[in-house]
Amino acid sequence: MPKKETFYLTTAIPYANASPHIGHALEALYTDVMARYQRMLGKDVYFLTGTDVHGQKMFKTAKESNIPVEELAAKNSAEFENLDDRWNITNNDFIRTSEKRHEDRAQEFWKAAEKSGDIYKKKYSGLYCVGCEAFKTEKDLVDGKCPDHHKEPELLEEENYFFKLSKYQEPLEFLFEKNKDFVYPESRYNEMYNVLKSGLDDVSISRSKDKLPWGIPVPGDKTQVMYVWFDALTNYVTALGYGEDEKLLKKYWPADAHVIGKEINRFHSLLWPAMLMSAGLELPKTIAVHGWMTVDGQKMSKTIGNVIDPMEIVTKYSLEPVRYFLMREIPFDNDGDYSDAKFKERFNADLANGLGNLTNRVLSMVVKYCDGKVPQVQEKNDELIKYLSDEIWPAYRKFMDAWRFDRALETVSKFITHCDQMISDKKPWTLAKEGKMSEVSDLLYHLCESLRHIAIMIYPVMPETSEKILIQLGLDPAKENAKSLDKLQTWVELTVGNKIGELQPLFPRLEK
RNA sequence: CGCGGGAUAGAGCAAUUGGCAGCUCGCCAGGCCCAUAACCUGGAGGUUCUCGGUUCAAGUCCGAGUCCCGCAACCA
Repeated sequence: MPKKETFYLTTAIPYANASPHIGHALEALYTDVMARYQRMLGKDVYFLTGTDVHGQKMFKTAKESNIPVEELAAKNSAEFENLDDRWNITNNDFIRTSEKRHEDRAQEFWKAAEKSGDIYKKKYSGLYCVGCEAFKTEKDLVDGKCPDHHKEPELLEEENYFFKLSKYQEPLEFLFEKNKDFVYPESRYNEMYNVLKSGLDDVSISRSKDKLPWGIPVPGDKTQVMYVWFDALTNYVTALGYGEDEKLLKKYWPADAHVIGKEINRFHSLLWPAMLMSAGLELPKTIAVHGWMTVDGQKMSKTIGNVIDPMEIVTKYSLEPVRYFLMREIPFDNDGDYSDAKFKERFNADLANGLGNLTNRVLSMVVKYCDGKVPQVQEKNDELIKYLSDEIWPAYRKFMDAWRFDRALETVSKFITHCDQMISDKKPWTLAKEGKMSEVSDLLYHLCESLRHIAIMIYPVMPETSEKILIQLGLDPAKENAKSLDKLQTWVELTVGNKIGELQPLFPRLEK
């Protein structure tokens, strides 16, 4: 038996400075949908997520709330883990950067880069704002003062370690020229390629420990800790055992996709590959950059007070419709908007009137006209089969492969409409009155089989709804899920005579 | 003149190499009675941001301008 193809994908590790908001859930969700889809394709998927807990802001927040920073890190990370559970995210591992396994291995990574001659010490002088506890550039200042603290920063000199990013200018250019898919979508690729072409400077990758005691110690230098990005990025390999027990690393690395938000594209598309080259590791295949969510057309912010709590929203509307809405409405390669009105509109149109109603409509007729059993088929409807196999499935898979889950779901809606049209067209209730029962059976068989296809297609986004539909069709979801997509998408998989499960509306309409 | 994306029906989006401007929601009118007042059919609604150019033909190509937005080392 050939070895299963692997697929390793990650989310960014969110900075656990505060509670998760819906943006974090969105990223986990995009990644989860891809993970589930890849599993359906029969691949051996490994899905990593976690939290980034080091750095100035965490340290400051802990100090302000008067709790040990380790405790804050653990507490906030637990919230992110709860979020993943609640949202039915199928990650295989959850890494926190303050775990020993990560700290040890991140230090190994540092040593590897050092061994390549890419780390050197340099005096750095800059304008330091005591209020921010950070260096500022001239551009950050307003009238020579820090805009947040209205104080003039002081000129401070500090000796830090630097990473020779500039050394990788050419290899990175080569990478971008050779691999146009390295950053997806294209607009983000172009953005980064332009930054790259304008020339890369070496970057500071450590901070003095006096200023920041909360971080991973630089190997061999007790006075310095690693800069958060150098620390955080390595999580993608430390979680696989880099530098210690590399069984998973050998199996799954390089990553097939790092799923990230647009704001951290530079780190992933430029710094990270350079770091990997330095450490002698292979490069990830794709950096998949998603957009942001706005709420009622506005950027989410605490000041405006429109931040959506991902735990609250799934309590209010239940999980699967929320997963559906986000995947249908927020295109991966762009920003998308959330509003209660839009949610209800989508819910009623696509889920209640579309999917839910069709399921109920078909199965009620099976109960009414066919004794509640999947009927015998006399004559196959080649037109429908052709439509499904030549148009719907190829479109669906093309969109899923390209992270365009919105378009994939649109394709499903199109097929649902097609089924509704078929019912209106053939009028099974009239056929039944005329006693043409074999025609009724043929039609209902095809509709049941169509429902099965729909259930398969929605699985990555709405796994529980998918199972409910399969159960109502009298199928065993566990058995179905064990099959590969190539098998599942072929026609005529239903067992004739299968007793259909108990009918229950999937998505009762929402009021206004 | 830092780099890049965009402006299309009330809203959100589509339009392979230029070739009758489409889809979803909403709205209006019919139909149907299997279904969750659901579903199906038809209709109204557009100076495709502005001005100029190329062409038999421009949403699409070229030039100028207006307005939004993204990126520019730590907001998913």
